[in-house]
Amino acid sequence: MRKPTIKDVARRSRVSLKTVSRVINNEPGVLERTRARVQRAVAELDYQPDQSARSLRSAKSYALGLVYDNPNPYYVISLQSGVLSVCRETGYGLQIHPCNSTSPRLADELSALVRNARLAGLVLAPPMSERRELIEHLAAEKIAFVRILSAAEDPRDGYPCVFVDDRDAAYDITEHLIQLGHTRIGFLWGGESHRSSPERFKGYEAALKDYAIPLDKKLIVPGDYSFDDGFRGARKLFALKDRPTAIFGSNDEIAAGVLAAAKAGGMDVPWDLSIAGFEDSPFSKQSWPALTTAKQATEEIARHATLLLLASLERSDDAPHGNKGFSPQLVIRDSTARVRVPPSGN
Amino acid sequence: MRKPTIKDVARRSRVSLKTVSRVINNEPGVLERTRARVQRAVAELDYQPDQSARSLRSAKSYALGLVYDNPNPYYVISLQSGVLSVCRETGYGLQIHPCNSTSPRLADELSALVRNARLAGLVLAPPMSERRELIEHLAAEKIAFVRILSAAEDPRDGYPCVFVDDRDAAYDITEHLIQLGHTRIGFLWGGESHRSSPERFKGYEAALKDYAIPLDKKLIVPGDYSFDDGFRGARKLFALKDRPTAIFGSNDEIAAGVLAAAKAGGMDVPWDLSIAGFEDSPFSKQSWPALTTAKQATEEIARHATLLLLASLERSDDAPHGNKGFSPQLVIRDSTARVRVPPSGN
DNA sequence: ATTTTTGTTGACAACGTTGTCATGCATTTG
DNA sequence: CAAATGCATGACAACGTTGTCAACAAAAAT
Repeated sequence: MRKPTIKDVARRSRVSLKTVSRVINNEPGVLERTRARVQRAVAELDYQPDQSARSLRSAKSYALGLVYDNPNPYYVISLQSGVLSVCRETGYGLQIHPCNSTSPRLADELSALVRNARLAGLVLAPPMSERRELIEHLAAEKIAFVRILSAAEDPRDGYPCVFVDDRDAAYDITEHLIQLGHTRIGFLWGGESHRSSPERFKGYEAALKDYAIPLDKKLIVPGDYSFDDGFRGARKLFALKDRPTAIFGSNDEIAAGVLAAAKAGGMDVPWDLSIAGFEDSPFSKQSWPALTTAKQATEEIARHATLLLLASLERSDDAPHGNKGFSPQLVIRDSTARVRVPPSGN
Repeated sequence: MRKPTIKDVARRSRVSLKTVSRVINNEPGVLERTRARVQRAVAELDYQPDQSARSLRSAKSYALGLVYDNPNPYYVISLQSGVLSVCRETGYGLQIHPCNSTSPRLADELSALVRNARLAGLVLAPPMSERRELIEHLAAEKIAFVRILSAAEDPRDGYPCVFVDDRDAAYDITEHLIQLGHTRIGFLWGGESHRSSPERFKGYEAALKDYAIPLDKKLIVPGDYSFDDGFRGARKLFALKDRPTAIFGSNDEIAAGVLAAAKAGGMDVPWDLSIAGFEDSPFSKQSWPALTTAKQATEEIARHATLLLLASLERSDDAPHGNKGFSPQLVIRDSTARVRVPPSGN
């Protein structure tokens, strides 16, 4: 009982190989009667076309690659499940490819991957999606891709992308804190290597400016998107003479670190300190108190990106269509509250 | 500048196609001189064999499938990275396949997946690895697989597996609580669908028995491996007349729920209540206080399982070799402490 | 009635690789 | 010295599919 081939289907439905091929590829020019007969045979034999043979012959392929370099499991899983959901619907396979975004050989690694595993295209998550020379290398090799990137607007650079307006959302978070009466708001940076990091900072900066709150450099701490940097950064801020009454961590993990530092320092959140994160990871719901944050619809974003990639695969005109922007939404939970001691000025 | 093929290599090194094939597959019976000449040509052309053609012709394949149904991103990511690390070393690709373990059509779905994407074999994570009829279906279809399962010892059922002794580790955790003076220890179950759940319960049960502590059914709450069930279960226990002084959640997520419930109820952990989890997810380090738990070396386990699968692929004798057991290790952090009010008896 | 067009189908080669078997040469054996 | 063996290599077919092009019938245009 070996695997049925197109030959078996052809024999059973009394047509040629080619006609079967036409039916399973939904090509036009087959009589409805014939099509139905073939489809019945396909169903009866439980025939499934062989991907290797298919892609060998047609030089097309039926697998996508998902390229990321992100230590955050929640983010990665959401990414995967968004891409996968589209793959399931369209019959594509998915190869995941975590990698090191700082590797100088990344461009070669990716083109080897695509050629070698015959991938139809790549979904590039940040920060790979932000490396200009990588993008151009891929484009030069005629490798199809779509980018997910952090930007306030469509870069209009001719390559397809889905962009997420982190700046806007960071503005909302900062504004939320300001409206609670906070004026000394600490900001903990994410990594240098992700463009989302400066974007979020810009949002923070802009909100302060709009509310005429002077930017105090001592309240701004560099660091990475990690719990430990959140912890350390918070400690640094706590040691200040004039402590912040609120801290905005560039992502939930940083915020979790701040939360831990606050508790270690005997503070009562949110009364002694308001804390906000970014991302809406499950962690933010499950910490105590639950974190105010910005909800990124990562799965939805990944879905859209994948759809976009597939669309660009179909049509060979290379003008990108359907680039789309997303805006994370403010989610107010229990880690932010009205400032307790209003600034002496009021 | 199209992709070089085996033909180009053959032409360049002045040998036949077949000899090149022999070289790239490391087959014996090629003169060292010839081999070197071919290898030089391969390097010069940057030739990479085409996987589609390879697997089409040889019916072998160069991709594995990872099958799981687990809502826990930390676990899944560790699993993936363990399997991937072996794939990288051996040149295999990886297709991930999250699925619904309760689907009745799962067996068909998996065999279709394997045939369709020409997978060389499957790594089955719990709970798929525990479904007897699924295992037998796959074996009957001659699909290679390896199981990761929760069991105290090698099942010796003729199919390859890596087993994790959850019972033993749960014993250790319970013992740790007992040695801190706790005698009323709540137990929150994980899901019905994972065998790890009863295994962990057995460990709890056995430790109580060994220390002659009567098992109080009111302290045992059913539920799933989720934060919400941890939260609800804890509330239920708190409502008891004779409250537990410690709670053992079947995984870290449950324990996180307990922690949240304790804080919501104004308790001070660990002084008012000791809490232990299971898994050593990053969450357990980052919560406040950090959770006492059992560290599962998931990545290492996945690595070993993959290696085992690959080994069983090489040799066709079907006696499984190298089945291996792992034992999670107790990790004591800050969420467990000596009981404050010793039982009246002492 | 004949030619052209349109629509449906099939024969055949090709994709890049590996398995089978044959070839030729050098070495050992009787 | 002839025959048998071993070793390195190559010719060729095959894997399952799709692209190209030709064949044919029916319908439409002349």
